[in-house]
Amino acid sequence: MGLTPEDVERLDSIIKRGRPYHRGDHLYRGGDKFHSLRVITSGSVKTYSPNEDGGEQVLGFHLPGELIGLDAIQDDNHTCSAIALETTAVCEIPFSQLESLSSIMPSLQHQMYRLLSREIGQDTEMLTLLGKKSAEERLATFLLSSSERFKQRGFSASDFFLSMSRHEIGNYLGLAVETVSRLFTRFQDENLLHVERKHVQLLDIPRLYEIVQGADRAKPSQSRI
Amino acid sequence: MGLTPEDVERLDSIIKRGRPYHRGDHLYRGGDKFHSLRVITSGSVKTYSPNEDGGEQVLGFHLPGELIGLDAIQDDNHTCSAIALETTAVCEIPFSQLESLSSIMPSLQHQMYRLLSREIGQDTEMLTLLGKKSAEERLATFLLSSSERFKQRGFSASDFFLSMSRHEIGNYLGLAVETVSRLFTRFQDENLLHVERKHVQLLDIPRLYEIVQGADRAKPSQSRI
DNA sequence: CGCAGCTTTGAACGGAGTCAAACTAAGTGG
DNA sequence: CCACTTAGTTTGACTCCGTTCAAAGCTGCG
Repeated sequence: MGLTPEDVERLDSIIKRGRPYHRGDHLYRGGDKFHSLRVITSGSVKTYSPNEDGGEQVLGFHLPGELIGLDAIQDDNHTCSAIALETTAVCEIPFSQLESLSSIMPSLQHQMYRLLSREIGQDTEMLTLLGKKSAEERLATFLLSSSERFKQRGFSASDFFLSMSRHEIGNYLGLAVETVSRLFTRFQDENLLHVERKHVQLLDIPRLYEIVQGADRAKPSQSRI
Repeated sequence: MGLTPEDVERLDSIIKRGRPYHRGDHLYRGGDKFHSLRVITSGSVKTYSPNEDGGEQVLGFHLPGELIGLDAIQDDNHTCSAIALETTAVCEIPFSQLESLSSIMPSLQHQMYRLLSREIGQDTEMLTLLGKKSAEERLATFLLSSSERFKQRGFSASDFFLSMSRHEIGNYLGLAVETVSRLFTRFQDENLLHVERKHVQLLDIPRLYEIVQGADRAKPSQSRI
């Protein structure tokens, strides 16, 4: 990430290996005092913000290598909750130490700014998804984004297991469970993918990308004249 | 913001007063090279991300005192565009200088982290709005959020001018123009507010807060038993 | 004055939600 | 090991909120 080996060593010295979590365990809850950022090392995590009336908004699903808790720096309290979707291991990075370190390591400070900025960029992409896209486009986007993230981690881009439920996918995408279920069925009927419970195999990734870009909306394809 | 007077002075020394912008002028466009964060000093600004097919997603409306451009730190390029909604003045803060300064001023670094984190928090609130709320709740949220922000700046919380069009409000809230227009009319009929073009007067703020919290959804009011 | 761009209003449509029920899987405890 | 419970998924039928289409009113500006 643009850090020298000795920089990495210093960073490594403040990282603590946390205990493993089991499915359903909370890493933290909204309102908890914030002290550490966490990096997922294995497993997967769902972040969500519980809203007054018992319901919740799923904010994201997080895979190994991803950093969570950035939203809590704001006022030293977690604003959302994080829960393990399966057996999950994490590393904790005490934020006050990270902060001290970053003020004597400009390269680390730079990385932190970039990381925070990237999170903002991802959120705004999600805003476009929820503000403008159809159910079909949302699920296709979700599947391809999952695919890319698995690929990035050395797993298959076209054959993977989703650790979250249909309900959680729906919540995340701003859709009802039933809609998600129906779309999986439809996509399968159209030979875009094969799905059996949590096991997904993408069969026509190019076509999925077309769907994401809103094909079938105006023109069948964007043939430039 | 937790900075000493001399800290502020040093910060002030790197800030540049930019030229004023007129309605419709771009402060920057998606893809532009990033060099400065900007603070609105007067007027108002719309940020939006132009998507492939000509359409756009409005990401936010920004009032005096607010900082924009945080999303561009990520890779030194602006990911979205910013356009003046009226005659607007801004200050520019060259980011590389800010970064240098923050690495010798821990208090400034801390503020930067908080600022970035706050932006993330605001985005996730918006995700909940777009993912779960009805049209009614969205507009009420928008109006109260505007109200609070005006109040914070010393203006009236119940009587203000919205510098953006109905179309832009709709786009921001994930609604069609017609829906926004109809809702303004309905809110007025219900004596929640008085509206005449861009001039809005909130007449029943408590009731608007009830709407935001999803009143009329399950129970008429959340009377705890 | 006249045009162009907003805004409002009406009517009809449709996508996704809701309701309801059947069908799994996966536990759980006797 | 199997009856029973519980949670998640799928499917169908129906409803409704918000969109879309269409048209008329406004407003402001050259």
